[in-house]
Amino acid sequence: MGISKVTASVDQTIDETMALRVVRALRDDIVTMALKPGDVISESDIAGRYGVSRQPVREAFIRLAQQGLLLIRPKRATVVKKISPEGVRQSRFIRESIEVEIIRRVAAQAGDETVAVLNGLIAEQEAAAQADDTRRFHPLDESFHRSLARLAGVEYAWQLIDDHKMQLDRVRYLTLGLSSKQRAVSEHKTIVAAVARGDVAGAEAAMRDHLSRAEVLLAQTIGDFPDYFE
Amino acid sequence: MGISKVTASVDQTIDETMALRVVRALRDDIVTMALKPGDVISESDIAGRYGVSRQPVREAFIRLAQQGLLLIRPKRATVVKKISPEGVRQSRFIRESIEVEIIRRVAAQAGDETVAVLNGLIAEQEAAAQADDTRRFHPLDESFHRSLARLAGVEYAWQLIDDHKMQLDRVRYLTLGLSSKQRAVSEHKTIVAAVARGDVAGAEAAMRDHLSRAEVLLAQTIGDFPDYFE
DNA sequence: GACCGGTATCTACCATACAAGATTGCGGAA
DNA sequence: TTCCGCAATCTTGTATGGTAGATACCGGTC
Repeated sequence: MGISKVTASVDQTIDETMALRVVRALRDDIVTMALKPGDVISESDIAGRYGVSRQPVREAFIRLAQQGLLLIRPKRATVVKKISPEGVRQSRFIRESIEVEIIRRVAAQAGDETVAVLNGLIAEQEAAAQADDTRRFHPLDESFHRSLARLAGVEYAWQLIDDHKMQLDRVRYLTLGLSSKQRAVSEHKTIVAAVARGDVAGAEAAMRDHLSRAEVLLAQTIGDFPDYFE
Repeated sequence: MGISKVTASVDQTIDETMALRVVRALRDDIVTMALKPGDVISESDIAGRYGVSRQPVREAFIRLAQQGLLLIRPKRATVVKKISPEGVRQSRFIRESIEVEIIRRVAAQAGDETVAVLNGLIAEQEAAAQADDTRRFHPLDESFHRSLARLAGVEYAWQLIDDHKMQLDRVRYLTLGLSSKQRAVSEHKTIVAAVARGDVAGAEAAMRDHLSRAEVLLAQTIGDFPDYFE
C-alpha cells in the first residue's frame, strides 16, 4: 500500500503529541491522493497501521473532519471526503479575492530584497519542475504564495484560508503534470517581474491569470476522475 | 456561576452526540462572555459540570481549540483564548471583502420576495432591540447576514468564514449596548432599502459603513477590557 | 529574610474496556 | 428463485485507569 510509513521511526521522539503526528501523516496522504476520495478508513485500521491506540487516531479524525478532509458518519464509518466542485469554486473565489489584494499591496511597496527573496524561491521551483518532482514542487509553490502574504503583512489572514485551501490542493495534485509545473513557474516569474517594476495593475492581472488557471482544469479533472467528486 | 446548565435536561436525548452538545454549550458560553478570555478550564472540571466523562469533553476541547476559542497547553492547562486584536482586524478584512461582494450580487438581482424576506428579519430584530434582549438579538443579526449570503448563492463561502467570525462575535458582544443594537437595525434598513432600489453602489457603501462600525469600537473595547486581549 | 530543592498535586495524553447503533450475510420460508 | 429476519461483526461513541510532564507549595539551608 502507498500509505506513508512514519511508524518505523516512531519509538522515542522528542517531538509533539502522537495525535498531531497522525494528523500530519494522514493529511499528507489525502492531499497527495495516496488516500483517495471515497476510501473508507477506520480508527482501528489506522491505529494498527501506526502502532498507536485508537484514541490519538480518533482525535486526528476529528481535526481532519473539521478541516473538511474526512467525513465521520457516526456508528457507521469514516471516509475520505469526496471533492465538492461547488466547494472548490467558492474556495477559489475566496482565495482569489484575498490574494489579489495581497499582490496589490506587495507590488505597491516592493523593495530590492523583496524581489531577491521571491527570485530565490522561483529558482528552487524551477529545479523541482525540471526534475518533475511533484512531491517537492508542491511545498515550494505554497511557500511562494505564503511569502507574498507575509510581505503584505497579512500572514494571519493567509493562515485562515490555509485550511480550506487543501480542497484546492487535492485538485491541483491531480492536474500537476510536467507542463503544468513549468507553466506555473513561468507565471510566477511574470508576477515577480511586475512586482519588481512596481506595476500594481500588472501584478494583479498576472495573479488573476495565474489563479484562474485551475478554473479551466476543474471541469476536465472531474471528467478524468469522476469517482473523486461528489 | 453563570455557566449554562444543559445538564439538567440531559438524561435521555434523541439528539446527537454528547461531545457536540458540549461543544455548543461551551461555544455559547465563550461567545457570550460567560467564560471570559483567560479563564482556565480543565477536562475534569467541565466533565463534572455536565455529568459526562472526560472523553467527550476532551474532543470538544479539540474542536474549540481548532476554532481558535481555546488554547490547549499540553500537560499544563486549557484556557479560554484571549482575543487577538490583529486577528480581529484581519478577520474583519476577510469578512468585509466577501460581504461586500455578496451585497453587490444581491442588489444586482433583487426581487420582491427577496426584499420581503429581509424586511421580515428586520422586524424581528427591531423587537429584540427594543426589548434590549442581547441574547436574542445576536442570532437574528447573524441570520440577516447569512440570508444575504444564501441569496447571493455563496452560502458555502459564508460557512467557511463563519468559524473565524466568532472572534468578531466576542468583541461585538462586549460592545452591544442598547444604542448599538438600534443603530444596527437602522443600518440594516438602509442596506435593504438600497437593495430594493437595485442600487448596487449604494448597497455596497451601506454595507461597508455597517461593517466598519466595529472598527472604531475595537480600540475603545480594548481600553475597557484590557485583560481580555493579548 | 531570601533562595533553593524535593515532593505533592495538578494537568493533558494515551491505552484499554465496554456500549450501542449500523451493516452484512446467511439461512429458512414462501 | 426471491424475500424476509435474525445474528455475527463491523463501526464510532463513551467511560475509566494509568502515565508523564509541569506547576505550586512547603521546608530546609544559607
